Amino acid sequence: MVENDKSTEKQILGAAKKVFLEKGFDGARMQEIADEAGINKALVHYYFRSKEKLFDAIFIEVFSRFFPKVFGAIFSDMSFEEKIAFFIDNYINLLAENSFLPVFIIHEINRNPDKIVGMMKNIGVDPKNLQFIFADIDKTKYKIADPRHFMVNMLGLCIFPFIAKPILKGLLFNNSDNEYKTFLDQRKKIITETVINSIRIK
Amino acid sequence: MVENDKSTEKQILGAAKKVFLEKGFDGARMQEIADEAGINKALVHYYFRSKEKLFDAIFIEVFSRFFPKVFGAIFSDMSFEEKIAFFIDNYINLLAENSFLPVFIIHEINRNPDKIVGMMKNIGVDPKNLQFIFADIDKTKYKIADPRHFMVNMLGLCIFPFIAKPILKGLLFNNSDNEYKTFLDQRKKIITETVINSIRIK
DNA sequence: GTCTATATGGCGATAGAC
DNA sequence: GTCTATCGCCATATAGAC
Repeated sequence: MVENDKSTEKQILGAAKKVFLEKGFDGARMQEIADEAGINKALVHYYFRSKEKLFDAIFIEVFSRFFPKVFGAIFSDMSFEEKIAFFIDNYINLLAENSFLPVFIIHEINRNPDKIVGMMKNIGVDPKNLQFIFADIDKTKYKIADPRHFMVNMLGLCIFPFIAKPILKGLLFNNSDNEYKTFLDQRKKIITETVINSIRIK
Repeated sequence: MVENDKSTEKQILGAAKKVFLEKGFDGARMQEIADEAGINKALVHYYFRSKEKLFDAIFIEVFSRFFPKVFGAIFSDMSFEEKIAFFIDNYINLLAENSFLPVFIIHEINRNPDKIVGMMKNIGVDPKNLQFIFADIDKTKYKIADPRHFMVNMLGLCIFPFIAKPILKGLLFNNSDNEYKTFLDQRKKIITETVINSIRIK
C-alpha cells in the first residue's frame, strides 16, 4: 500500500516532532516516538535508520519555523511601524501556539552549534536582508544606530517570556494560565512601543 | 584523612557542575563527572548516592546565582537610574563569565517545572520586593505602569544574547569571539537606555 | 511494510576487596 | 574512603518471520 507508506512516514515525523520538542534529543526515546505514532519501534528505524537522522529530519523544519519569518512582511507595503507591530503580534502568537519551540531550539543549537550555520544559510537567512526592514524608515523621526541591536532587542523581548514561562507563572501568576496569557497579550503593545521608542529621535 | 574527604566532595561538586552545565541532566554522564574530578565512578555514588541527588545538590546553588541578585543594590543609596545601570552591568558580566548558565537553567526549569517554585521561595525570591526598586523613583520623570513588564523586559534584553549566542556568532560575527564580546559590551548601555526610555514620561 | 525477538552497548548503581 | 569488577536495566539498532 503506497498510500500507507506516506501516511506512516508522516505519522512518524509528527510523533517525533512532538516527543523531541518536549524532551529534547537526549531525553527523547525511540520507543515513545513509536508509541506516539501508533506503530512498532523497529518501523521507525526502517524509515529513518537512526535517531540522529530522524532528529535532523525534523530539526530543519522546526528551526525554520522558529527563525522569524519577517521576510514576508519586509517587502510588503506596510509602513515601518506597521511592519514591526505585525511581526511582534504574529511572532508571539506563533510561540504561544508552540510553547516548546523556544526551549527546544535554544537547547539544541547550544548542544550542537556546528550544525546551525550551514542550516541557516540553507534556509536562506541572510543578515543583509535586515536593511530592507528599515528601508522606508522616516529618518526625521528615527535613527537606527545598529540594526543588529534592534533585532536582538525585539527578539529577546518576544522570546524571553516563553523560555521563562515556568518561573513567571509560578512567581507572578500563581500558576494561572489565564493570567499568563493576558500578560503575553499585553506584551505585544509594550514590546512594540519599547522598540520603536528606543530608536526615536528626541 | 578528613581533609581529603572535604576535598574529594568539593572536587565532585565542581566536576558535576561543569558537566551538568554543559550537557544538561540527560546529557551528563556519571563517568564523565568522575573523570573530570579525577576519581572513580563508584566514589561519586558513595558521596551522593544517585545522579538525581547530585544534580539537586548543584542545581540550587547554580539557580540562585542565575536568579538576579538585584537585592543588594535595591537597598543601597544609589538613584533609580544608577541601580538599573548597576544591575545590567553586573548581570551581563556574570553571564559572560558563566556562558552555560542561561541555557542550562532554562532547559532544566522547563524539564521539571515543579521543582522551581519551592526552590525560589527557599532562596527568598519574592516579587513583592520588586516595589523597592522603584521606591525612590522620580514620578515627574517616570511612570511604571507594570513593574512585571519592566523586569521581564530588562531580563529578556540581558539574557537573550547569551542563549542565542551560537546563532549570533555564526550569523552576525563570523564566529569571532571578539566581535561577540564587543557586542555584549555595547548592549550594557543600550539596554539601560532602552528600559529607562520605556518608562519615561514624554 | 510491519511485526516479534534479539543483539549490542552503555549507563546508573552496587558488592566487595583493600 | 577508594578502588575494581560486575549486576541489571534500558536504549538504539538489527535479524528475520510474515
